Amino acid sequence: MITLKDIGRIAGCDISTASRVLNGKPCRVSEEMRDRIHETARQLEYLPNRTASSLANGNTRTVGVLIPNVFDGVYAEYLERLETGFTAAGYAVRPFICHNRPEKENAALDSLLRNEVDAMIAMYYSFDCRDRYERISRSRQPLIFRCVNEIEELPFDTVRMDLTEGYGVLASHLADMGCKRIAVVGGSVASLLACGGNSIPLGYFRAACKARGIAVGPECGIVSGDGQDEAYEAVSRLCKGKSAPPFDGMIVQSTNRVFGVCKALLDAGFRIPETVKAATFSDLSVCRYSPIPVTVWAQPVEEICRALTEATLARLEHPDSPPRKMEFQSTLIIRKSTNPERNA
Amino acid sequence: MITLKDIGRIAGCDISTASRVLNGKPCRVSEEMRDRIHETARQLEYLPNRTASSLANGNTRTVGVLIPNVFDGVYAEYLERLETGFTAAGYAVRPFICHNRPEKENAALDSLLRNEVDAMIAMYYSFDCRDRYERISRSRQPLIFRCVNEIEELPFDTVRMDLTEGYGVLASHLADMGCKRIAVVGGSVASLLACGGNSIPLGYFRAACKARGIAVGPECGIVSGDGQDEAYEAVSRLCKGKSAPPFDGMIVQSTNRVFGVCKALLDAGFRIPETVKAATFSDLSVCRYSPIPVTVWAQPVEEICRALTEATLARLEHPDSPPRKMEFQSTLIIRKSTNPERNA
DNA sequence: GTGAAAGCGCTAACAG
DNA sequence: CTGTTAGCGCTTTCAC
Repeated sequence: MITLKDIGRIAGCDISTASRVLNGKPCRVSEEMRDRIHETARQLEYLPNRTASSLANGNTRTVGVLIPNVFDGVYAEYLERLETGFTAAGYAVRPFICHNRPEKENAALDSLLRNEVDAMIAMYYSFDCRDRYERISRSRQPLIFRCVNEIEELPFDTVRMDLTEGYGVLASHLADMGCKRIAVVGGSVASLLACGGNSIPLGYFRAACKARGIAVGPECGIVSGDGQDEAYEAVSRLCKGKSAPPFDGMIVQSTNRVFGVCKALLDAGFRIPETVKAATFSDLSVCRYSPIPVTVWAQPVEEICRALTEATLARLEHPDSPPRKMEFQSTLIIRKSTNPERNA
Repeated sequence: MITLKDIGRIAGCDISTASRVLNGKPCRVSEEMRDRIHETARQLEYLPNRTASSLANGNTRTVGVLIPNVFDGVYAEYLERLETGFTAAGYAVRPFICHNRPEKENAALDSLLRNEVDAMIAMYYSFDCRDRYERISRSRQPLIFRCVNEIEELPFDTVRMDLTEGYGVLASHLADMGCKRIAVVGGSVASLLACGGNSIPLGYFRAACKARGIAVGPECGIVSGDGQDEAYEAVSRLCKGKSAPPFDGMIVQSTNRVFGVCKALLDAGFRIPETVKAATFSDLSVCRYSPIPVTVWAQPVEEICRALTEATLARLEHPDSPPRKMEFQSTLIIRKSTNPERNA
């Protein structure tokens, strides 16, 4: 490995001079010296050791993105957009894929605490990691939240979106389209429903159903793992041997499950949208381009990313400004999977 | 930030003792000392600064993954599987999303050269970055290639897969299913075809077509950007005003385009698979669960990831062992998009 | 203009 | 058993 020492030795100057020149520091160095340094750096193919510079100057010009997975297309999209935005601002992005596992989330947060990244954007968070979040809030390091519920009292910048409201909007829409029995397919939300529990999204769901006179019971929660295969299995099991579908409206928690759900219904001999209707969250391109395009509660990914990027950069610039709270609205995009009249 | 100095001061010992204890170094330290150190570390919520340890001991326990994007589901899958494998082995994974941009690829490779990661797995590479690859080969740092063509003379561990052969296999399959005019929709491959050029995948494609008596001309290359929207546009443009499809077989370069292609055909009034058949690469779950399941040339992602992980760990352990060359076979999975008799 | 020197936080060889 | 010391490669004052 070529170090500053090498280039100093060869160019015939001190390493501090070499450092100054190569970092373009505003100081008066003779033309010849400067050229000589640049030249030998070029010849030796010198690459500064970032670990060492990070240690010396206490920053990394890297922002972390804490994300549950990239297998769900919407997170892939978030990640790529953030990448683009931060690259433009001279920051690298370092994804931390946490798979909903608290120990990984903790590890990611530790990276911030250890100054491995200058800031962290949390695209989700779990309650189990509260300690770390509080600690980060005490340490006053830049943490920016994308959140779906009110993030309680933590003094972070937050970009809030109305995902949970979507359960109400989609339920109302399905009811408007004539559905009488609506199920929720997914993980956490569905399993709370199945066991008679409550939560913010379920509150919206139940209120919407109640307003339209639709009964909601634990059987409306269809629990499945995150993936088309698991969703297919879960719904197939439910349809087995039935001549009519057990539900005529399905709210599916993620794009990662919606095609499994639809295929299970089709394979069971039911028709979408005539007999059963299905809707989901996040407007991924597959939802638009599937042979049966899917109705979605669409979060404005691009704007959210802009807000996240901007908030992060602002926080980095002004560590002591008061926390910003931003909100974003989703839109209902109606497609064929819930409306026979749509061609798309 | 709490440092070793703090814990040494409070526990009443030298920082080196604290370092030894906290790293579980095999050395004889008195029980009380050890306990005191652990205790104060716990109380102060000490987190070692990884930048500093990396600098001091010259490794990061991190492996980089150079990847074109995560928006294409197959790369998302690669990334998540590698994540899992390396986490189990005690290594962190750091994705470098390069968007097919040489400057980003160079930056990723520089991270290896600068020892920001202990090893790098290149999921693809571009010719423009040859310099860096040669330099890495000289520096003898661990770089593992996943490649689709013979990687020339560079002495790296390689995991080769037969993606290019897929163009031949899919063409033969489409011909067997009765196709007479086969198009290739995509980026590089399609545009070379469109301008009459040649390449390894095109070689396979042309040979297969020739063997079945199918004519191939520049019009068979349908160029589109990476995404369903672009693919939809490109194919729609081609179909506009036509009562019969211009092609009866489509080989689509990526899952990221195949739904756009299919929807364009459907919207133009053509039927899949009756009038036009379509096939692609990578067996993503959306291909299985789309209302019209898609025929694919399926790379064995799981095995490849296992091989990549293992090769990387082996290389890290034995930096001087001779380079390993591994090969993996894909399989043709025939589904409804090319075969009317399939239900899936 | 340029060099000497201290220091970022941690590790590891060497003493004692 | 534990402390002293010398780095890792770079940045940044402060002198000359």
